[in-house]
Amino acid sequence: MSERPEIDSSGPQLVYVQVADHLAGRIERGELAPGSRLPPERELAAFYGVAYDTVRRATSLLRERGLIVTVHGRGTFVAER
Amino acid sequence: MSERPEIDSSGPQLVYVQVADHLAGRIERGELAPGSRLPPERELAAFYGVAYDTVRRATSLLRERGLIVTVHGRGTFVAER
DNA sequence: ATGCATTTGTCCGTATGTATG
DNA sequence: TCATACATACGGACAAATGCA
Repeated sequence: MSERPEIDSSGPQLVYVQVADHLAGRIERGELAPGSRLPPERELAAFYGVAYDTVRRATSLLRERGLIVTVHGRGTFVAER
Repeated sequence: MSERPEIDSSGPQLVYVQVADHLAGRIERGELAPGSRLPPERELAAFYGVAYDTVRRATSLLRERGLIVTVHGRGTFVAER
């Protein structure tokens, strides 16, 4: 899963933004290839040590940016292109 | 199936703990014999009037306690001994 | 070998209640 | 008062294992 990032819930950066940025970095560096599936949201929550709700906010951001595509019941995928 | 218990979703007791406790009671009283199969999880959900997710949490607890054993595709069974 | 029903497993979608700052 | 964050709870869709005809 790559390195466990430091998520600072006390700092100025919002937690869900930190999670979104970390995932975005992995996508942009190609660590997560286009078309590949991300770990389940609840797994991401456990990995980052944050709540499900927080991961939802993060993936919501990335969806808006067009970086990922989510399919109900299947998973979340790195967008093609 | 025994008596329909009161599940209080507004009280201080978590719903999945209430479900787990009720099932545990039935097992400990011998109403559910060792080796016997429990109703399907989704049936339990309907019986208790709770969500599948909640029954999953409850059975997860009972598995941790060693009270039940679950086999994918077959069912959930009262542990021997 | 194939298909089907049953049952558990996995996942996302949404809502609610509480706590914190 | 409000946004963030967390945990629980409910719902829906899809997938995998098992057993049997």
